[in-house]
Amino acid sequence: DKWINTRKRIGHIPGVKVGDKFRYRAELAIVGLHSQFQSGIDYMKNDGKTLATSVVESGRYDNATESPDVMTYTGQGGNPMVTKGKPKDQKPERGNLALMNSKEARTPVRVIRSYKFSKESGYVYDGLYMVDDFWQERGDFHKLVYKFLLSRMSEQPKLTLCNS
Amino acid sequence: DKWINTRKRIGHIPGVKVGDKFRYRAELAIVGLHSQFQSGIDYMKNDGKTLATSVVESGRYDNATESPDVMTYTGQGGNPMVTKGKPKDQKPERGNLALMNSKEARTPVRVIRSYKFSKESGYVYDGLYMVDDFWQERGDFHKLVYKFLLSRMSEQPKLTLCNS
DNA sequence: TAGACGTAGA
DNA sequence: TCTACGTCTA
Repeated sequence: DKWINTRKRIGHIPGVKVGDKFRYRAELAIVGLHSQFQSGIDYMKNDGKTLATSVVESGRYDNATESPDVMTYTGQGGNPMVTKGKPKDQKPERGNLALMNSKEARTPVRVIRSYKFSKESGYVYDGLYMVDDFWQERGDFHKLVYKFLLSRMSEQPKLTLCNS
Repeated sequence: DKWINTRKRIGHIPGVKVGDKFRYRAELAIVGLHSQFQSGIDYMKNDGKTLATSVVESGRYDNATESPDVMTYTGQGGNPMVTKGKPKDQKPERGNLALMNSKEARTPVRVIRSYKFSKESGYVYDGLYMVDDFWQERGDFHKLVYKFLLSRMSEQPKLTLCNS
């Protein structure tokens, strides 16, 4: 029935290294990096609560990246550019709630970034990040959006352009 | 660059028989039956004009099927259930224009139908149809929509449920 | 059933 | 840049 038989998990995926590249979101799901086809935040249940497992940063939102190891990730919901309908305040549910729980539980979150270089585009596994903080802001549509401060865990290879 | 290297064409696709089944829209594109991922009407340029090559009937619109060999296909555009935005009148452009040209030129159009049987679902190649007529109606949103009358060409195998 | 940072072609 | 009868998970 379900074509993805990988169990969700926190942390690295066995066999997937930082810097591994993928062409399609579907491939991320197949290898178990991120099992949501469109949603940017994936999560799992753990002792009744949810915990975020991974986020995809595709550049469609204004996720500031102050330094290479810190990024501000925008929560989900209420954006009429993504879902049909009117702008709404984001709520502490689904992916947003899961990221909050990940901060509380101090569990790492996989970050996958979309990339584009010349005519090649796809997604790169950027490694594990911790949720250090979150807050609410007024977004482009004057509605409340969540912002999550993610910091890259140390001891991980840096991602840079290099010759294949 | 383009991952589909099949050239568009009018009529049957070599190697694809009436009744052949496919799971995903992407597969229709790969074999050359219908190279649009989401759009229901595919077309090609021919001597400056466009001609429809194929349509997909997925049941999301109210395409009446009076008899097994006749169907009324709804044009594209202006439907807020499909595209974000407000309801609009459909215009004689893109797929709609191509179907009009196909009537004028008397060229056949491939019809692919979505099907669902028990837990199995996908798309079936239903064969070639001619565009016999078209007109405008007021649709669900009180906007003008095009309707195309398609009739199945004779000498094609009937599609019925059977044991595999 | 609704929500979601998709994709490719015009 | 925009449209489009997708497709998945919750």
